[in-house]
Amino acid sequence: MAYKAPKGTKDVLPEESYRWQYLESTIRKIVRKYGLLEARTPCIEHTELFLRGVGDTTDIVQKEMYTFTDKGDRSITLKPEGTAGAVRMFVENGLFSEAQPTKMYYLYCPVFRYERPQAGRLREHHQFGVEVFGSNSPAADAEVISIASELFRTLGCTDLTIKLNSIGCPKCRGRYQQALKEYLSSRYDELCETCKTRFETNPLRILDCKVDSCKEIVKDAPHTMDYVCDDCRAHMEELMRLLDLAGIRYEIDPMLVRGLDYYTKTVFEIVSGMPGAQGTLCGGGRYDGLIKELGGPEMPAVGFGLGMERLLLIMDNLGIEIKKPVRYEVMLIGLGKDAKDKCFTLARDLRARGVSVDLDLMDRSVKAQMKYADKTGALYTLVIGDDEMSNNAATMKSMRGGDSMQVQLDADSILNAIRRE
RNA sequence: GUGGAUAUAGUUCAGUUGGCUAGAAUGCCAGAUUGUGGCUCUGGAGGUCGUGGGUUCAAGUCCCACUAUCCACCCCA
Repeated sequence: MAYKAPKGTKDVLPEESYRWQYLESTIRKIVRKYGLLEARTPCIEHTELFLRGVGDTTDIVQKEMYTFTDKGDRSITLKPEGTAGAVRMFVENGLFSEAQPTKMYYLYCPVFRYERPQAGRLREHHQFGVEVFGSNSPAADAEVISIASELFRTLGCTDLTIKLNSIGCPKCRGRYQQALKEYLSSRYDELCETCKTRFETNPLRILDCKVDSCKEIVKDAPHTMDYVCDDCRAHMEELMRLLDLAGIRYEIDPMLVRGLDYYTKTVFEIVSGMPGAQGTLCGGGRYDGLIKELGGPEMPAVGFGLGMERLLLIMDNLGIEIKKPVRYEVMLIGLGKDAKDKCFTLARDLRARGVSVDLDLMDRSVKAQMKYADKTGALYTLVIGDDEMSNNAATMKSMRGGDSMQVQLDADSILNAIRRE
């Protein structure tokens, strides 16, 4: 055991990669229906992008980023979330002058945060994310939430809750913060230390403090929804109406705020109540100021990020089975040099026809090869020896209890036998 | 950053108040009449007991330190 994967990272082993592939193909089928196109951005970005984009008072930026100086003396950071890079790409490539809205997704996007690992939390994890740029309409919010909702429904994930809130826009948030601070100021001394800091830097975050005493204080705090401006309220109400129309169930959570600074108006989370896993599977919302903040035009946006490892974990806990694909349709077993050569060319011809074929690479006995075929899940085995060579025919045996079949020793005959089943 | 638990074959784990060449199950390899998987039986390979100190006639077992992993908090996906 010379080397270990770095703390908080995880290998996807060959035997389990099909689970990821299932997830990825399911996602691709869904986003295609919404017309989203895939975007891929670098793992590294200039540190400044995240300071501006994510917000320099956030925990992510303050203590969780993998930041280093490269050989050219640039400060570089491994991306701690997907949105900032997507917005940078959008602005840098002038996509804002294309037909709007711009709808895109990313899949298996690596995200790095320096945290203490635990169940459902890694230092490198992967996200599926959706971004819709350019639309102010609550319909965009509804579409984005629909995508996440459809994914969970398709995968069979039950017992998930969509939590929804509005945290207002820059115009009305100040008014709410004022009200919140007034409410909190009388009990300021009872707040935990971090919340005392938050009181100055980001009072909204006090709402989702997990310390019991703070929870108690915050219980009767004013709700954002009671202070947002008419525009924000109308946006929220329309979004709720559209979700109702789409038959998507959600809960309004007045305490829901998010850890990234860029959110405006709509915020949402999709959470699981399952123990032994981190609750939040998916988090997102609207970030109308971010494109401008990062040097683009004034343009609204809405999106979400979804943790793929957590999703797989939840599916595991729910006992959702993902079918393992067939690895080999047929294993060819040859006895003697001529027969082995025949297997070799047959394999070539069968593969040319799209069949997955296995051959012995270990110089093992027929019996051992049969065992191996069984273990690797081959559908059929075909043993070729002297008799078969002279008859130009062999018996193809089903490894799954089906009938054995006589075939000619040519690719088409074998192919027909396999596909007929 | 804080707290708790654990560390013995590839894997999951036993290992008694310290006492002989460290075990099981599973997996892997090979055999059980010469060319046929699954079940059964037999045999084999595989461990410097996380690392480094200490106590002792004797340490997998007791003590200390370090490291790693897991879990929880914080935070987040």
